[in-house]
Amino acid sequence: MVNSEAETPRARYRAQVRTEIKQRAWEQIASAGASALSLNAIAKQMGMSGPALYRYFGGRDELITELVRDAYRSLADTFRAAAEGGADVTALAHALRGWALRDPQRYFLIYGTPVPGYQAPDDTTAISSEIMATLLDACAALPLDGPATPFDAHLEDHRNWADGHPAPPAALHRALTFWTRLHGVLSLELAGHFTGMGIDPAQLFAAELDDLTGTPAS
Amino acid sequence: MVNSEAETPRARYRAQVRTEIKQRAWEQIASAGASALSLNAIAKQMGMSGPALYRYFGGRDELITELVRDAYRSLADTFRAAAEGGADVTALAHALRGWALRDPQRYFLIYGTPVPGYQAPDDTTAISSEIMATLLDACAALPLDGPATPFDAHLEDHRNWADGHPAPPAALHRALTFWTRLHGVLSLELAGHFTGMGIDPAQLFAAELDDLTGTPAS
DNA sequence: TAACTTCAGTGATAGCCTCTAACTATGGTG
DNA sequence: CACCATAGTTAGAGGCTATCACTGAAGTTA
Repeated sequence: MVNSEAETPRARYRAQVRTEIKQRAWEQIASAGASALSLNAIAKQMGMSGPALYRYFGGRDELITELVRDAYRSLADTFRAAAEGGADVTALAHALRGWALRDPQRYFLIYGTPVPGYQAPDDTTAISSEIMATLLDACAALPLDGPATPFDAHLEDHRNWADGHPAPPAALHRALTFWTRLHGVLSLELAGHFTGMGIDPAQLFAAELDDLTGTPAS
Repeated sequence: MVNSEAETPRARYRAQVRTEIKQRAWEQIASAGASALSLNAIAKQMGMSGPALYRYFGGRDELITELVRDAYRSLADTFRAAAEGGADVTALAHALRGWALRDPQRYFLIYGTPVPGYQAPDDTTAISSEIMATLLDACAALPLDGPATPFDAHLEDHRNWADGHPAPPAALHRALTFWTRLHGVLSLELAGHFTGMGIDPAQLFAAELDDLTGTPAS
C-alpha cells in the first residue's frame, strides 16, 4: 500500500468508470430531465448489470448530488474564466446565459424546482458564494447612481452572505437584482414560456441587462 | 338516459371521487413535489386498490395535467378577484406572492422546471393569456415615464401574445418585466436560495416592486 | 511462486411504481 | 324483473431502487 502520488491502475480505472457514469447521467438529464435519471438504464448502456453501479455511487441521490456539485463548479469556473478575461457585468451576464443555454437541464439542476426534502451539500454553498464573489467584484466596479433605498439599509445589516466583500450596500443590492432579474428572464426562457408568445428572449434579456447597467435607451 | 340538467347520482359520485383524488394528489405534491406523486399511494389512502384510479384518470400524466390546469385556473381567479377589487399592480404583485407562498409546489407546477417531453394542454395557454390580460390592464393604468427602448420597438412588432389588448408597447414591456422580475425573486425565494443568506425575501420583493412602479426610494 | 486480500461485477430477491387485462359485483334503467 | 353500464377487484408484465451473498480476477505480501 504505497499509495500517495502515483495512483494505482485500480484507482485510475475506478475514476474512469465514475466519469463515464456521470457522462451518461448528464446525457439522460439533458434529454429527459433529472427526474428521469435511471441507474438501471445507465448500467445497461454501459453493458453491466444494475447493482454494479452501487460500487461507484451510494445510490441515485448521491449521483445526483455529485452532478449538482459539478454543475455549480462548472458555472463558477465559467464565471471566473470570464472575470479573469476582464469581463464586466454585461459580459458576465452573457456568459451566464450562454452557459444556461448550453444545457438547460443543468441550469435547472441548480436553480430549478427544489425537491422538498433534499438539502444541497455544504460545499455547494461555498461554490455558490464564489460565484457571488465574482459577481460582486463586477458590480463594485460599476458606477453607482441613485439614492439609497430602504432595502440598501436592510443589506447593511445583513451582508454576511457577501462573505466579507468590501462592496458598499448599493453594490450588494445591484448584485442581488442582477441575479434575480436575469434568473427571472432566463428561467422562463429555458422553460419555454416565451416560445408561444413570439417574443425574442435574447432581446428581453438584453433589455433587462441594459436597465440593470443603466445603459441609456438608445 | 335523461342526462342533461339534473346530473345522475352516478355522475355525482364520480365527480366526488375525482375531486378527492385530486385533493390527495395536491397533498402529496405539497409535501414531496410533483415527481413523488404516486397513484398507488393515493389509492391506498382512499382504501382502494391501485388500478381503480384508472377509472377516473387515464394515468399519472393525465392527473398531473389536470392539476396544472387547476393551478393555472386558481392563479387566474386570484388575479381576477384582486383586479375586480380594484387592485393596482402593487396589490396584484402581493396577490401573486401570497398565492405562491400558500403552496410553493403549486407555483412550481406552473413556472418550475419543465419536463423536456411534456407539452401543456392548449387551454392552459388560454388561461395564461387571461392572467396576462389582467396584468396588462393594471400596467396600462400606470403612468408611463421614460423614453422608448429598442425592446419596445420589438414589442410593437410582436404583440400577438397580448391578444388584442390596446396597451401601448411601453405597457407591454412593463407587464413583461413585472412577470420576469417578480418570478425571479419569487422562484429563488420558494426554492430556498435566500434562506442561508440571511436576507429577508419580502423586503427584496418589495424593493423590486418599488423599482418597477417607480416609487421614489423613501 | 504461493497464499492471501481486496474489490469489480453477478444473479437473486424484496419492495416500490405504472399500467393492462380479465373478472366480479352492484346500482340505475327500461 | 331483467339488463347493462360501470366501479372495483385480482393477477401480472415490466420498470425502477436497493440489498445481499457470491464469483472471479487483480493486486499484495510472504
